[in-house]
Amino acid sequence: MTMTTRDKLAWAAAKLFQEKGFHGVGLNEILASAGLPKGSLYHHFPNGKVDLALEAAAFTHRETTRIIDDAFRDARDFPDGARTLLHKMAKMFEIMGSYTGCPITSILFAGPEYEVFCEKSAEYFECWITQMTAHAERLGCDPVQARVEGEKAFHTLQGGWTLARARRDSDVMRNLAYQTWPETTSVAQATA
Amino acid sequence: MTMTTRDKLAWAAAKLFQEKGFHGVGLNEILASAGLPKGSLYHHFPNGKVDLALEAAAFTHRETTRIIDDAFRDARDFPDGARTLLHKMAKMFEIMGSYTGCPITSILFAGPEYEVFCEKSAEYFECWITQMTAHAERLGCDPVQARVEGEKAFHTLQGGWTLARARRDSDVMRNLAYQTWPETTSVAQATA
DNA sequence: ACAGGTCTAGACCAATCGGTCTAGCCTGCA
DNA sequence: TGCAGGCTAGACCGATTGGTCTAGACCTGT
Repeated sequence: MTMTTRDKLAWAAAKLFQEKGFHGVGLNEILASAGLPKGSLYHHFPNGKVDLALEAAAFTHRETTRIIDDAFRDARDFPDGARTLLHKMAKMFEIMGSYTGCPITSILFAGPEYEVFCEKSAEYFECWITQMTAHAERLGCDPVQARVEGEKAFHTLQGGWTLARARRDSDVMRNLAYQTWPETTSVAQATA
Repeated sequence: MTMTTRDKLAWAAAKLFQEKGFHGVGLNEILASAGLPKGSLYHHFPNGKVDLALEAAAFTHRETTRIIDDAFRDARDFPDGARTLLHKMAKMFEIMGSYTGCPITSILFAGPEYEVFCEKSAEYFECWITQMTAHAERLGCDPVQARVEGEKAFHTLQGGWTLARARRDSDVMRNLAYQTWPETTSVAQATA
């Protein structure tokens, strides 16, 4: 565990922002959680809280893209990969704590004054959808249907995470996986 | 327009909380928006900001249940009602302004310190799902499938709203309606 | 041994936060 | 006409906010 000071700050910020949102966490709380003084923060993130939030969001975005690829890499078909993805997310939800929100929305939905946040969130979401669309195509969907499947997976993930958070129960996401993409013996269910 | 002072406060608070979240809005900003002094707030809401947020959430919850019933009342079948609902939500999203988040999550996801918020959000979500499930049953779904349809509608709504907010484009929700519940000439697509 | 840059440490600042409190307006009743 | 209570109005409070600034620890190349 040889995390750099910069990563320690981004990690602590990500964890706290996901629980309470951008405005809900003070710099002092982040600093205390990371065990670092204020001077370090403004050395690594000259623009302060905004820079820190952007780095925290980028951090969790990279992790999410990794999880998506992991879930679909060895999938039989798109529904199989989507089910795996929701299970992985349920696990992540448990590890992070049941008050945790979607990394991106929790950090980057801070209001109209923060336009750069809004742009970034749209960029990250598009990135996830594109990524899942590519997996759908690779796994046999025709291009038009693949995009629809990619978007459906995104919405299911967002909606499931939100409900899981309110109920504080990761099983919401697991059940949702089988409801949305029922297991069948057929191989062609992705485009059915 | 003979809104009571209490309703003026709840309405102004709801609008601002939806944009910036519970922690993102100060009391002074709400008061300025409502055109009222601080004394009025603490007269009508003795517990201050928390009471105000709960009332704002209850306010938008009541409105949402009304919209749901409106959408399904004259529907041919569940998919028809769900499509109508997403169109109504898209309209509402435009009226409120494209930075607006889901009323409940924006107001009530304020972190672990506010347990009462978390409980309320779970209650409201469950209420919506139950309500949509009832409509699904009424419109011909068998009970088990009806619950699945109700949950699916909820997740689609949440996910769609989130993406619409990031993109600042209400059409996301409209397109999603037809992707998730394609129009067919068949009457039995609800359980297909 | 010393110089120079990188980074840590935390005191300090004005502004804003949620919340309290008192003064007085305004209305209904006697 | 006077009084009582619901409500408005806003000054004021300590605590906390994001952000700035200086002092010095530490490391590296010469």
